[in-house]
Amino acid sequence: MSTTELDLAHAASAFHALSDRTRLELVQFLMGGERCVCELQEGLGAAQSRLSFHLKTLKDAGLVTDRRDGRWVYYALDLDALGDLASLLSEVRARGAECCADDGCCS
Amino acid sequence: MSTTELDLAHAASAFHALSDRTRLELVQFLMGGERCVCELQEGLGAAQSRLSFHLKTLKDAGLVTDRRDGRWVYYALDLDALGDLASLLSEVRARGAECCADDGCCS
DNA sequence: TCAATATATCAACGGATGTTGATTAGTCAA
DNA sequence: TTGACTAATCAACATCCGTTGATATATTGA
Repeated sequence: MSTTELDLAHAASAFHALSDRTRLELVQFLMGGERCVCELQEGLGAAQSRLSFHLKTLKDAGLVTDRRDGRWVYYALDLDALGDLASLLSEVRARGAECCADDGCCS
Repeated sequence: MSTTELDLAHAASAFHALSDRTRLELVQFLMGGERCVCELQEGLGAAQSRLSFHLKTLKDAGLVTDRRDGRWVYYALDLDALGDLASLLSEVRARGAECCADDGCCS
């Protein structure tokens, strides 16, 4: 599998993780820092198994990390992964813009 | 519907549009500038109705624009939309980082 | 007007995804 | 060790999504 293959598959899975409003709400909550599942559950008013499902999706995509402390599990944003994703989009935009500038490939 | 509701729904639909490898390949092609469907079709080796479906998804999400010229329809990246999405991710990352810094909400 | 070309739309299908309620696993306190 | 608590997993279900092949629409050139 080429690097591009990997990149595309990886990016697609990250974007998929962000393509659901419940998961975006989770990300919003986690912007305020690490939270245990019970706090997220209360904040979102969502059933426990539902939260668990969405947190697993975010975790599998590498966008959040988890850490057990006693009987609680704390989730937090993976800032590097979010940064990488932001960079990817910035680069797509930049390359698209470059192409359409004077002397670019579109002119 | 609140502004946040709109924003989340809008962002979710944009991320959904980017969550499929065929559509990411389309975005890659369009980084090189405006392309007609037939060029994309050849480039990706995908059936026509399949391309049309994915281009519609990207367009509905506001990530690409289309323009008819004669019997061809040209698609191009919407650079503003891509920039907005990149900014959104950057801000999520920045706010998450801010929170975990010295004197942040996590400390 | 007719035929050819480019693209969009549709119907049908299979597979993926999200929700719910129930069960299981892990951890702690009494 | 037992009971309470937190979280993950599972099964069942409905819905959504992507693919394919067929059909419809739009534009052009003959």
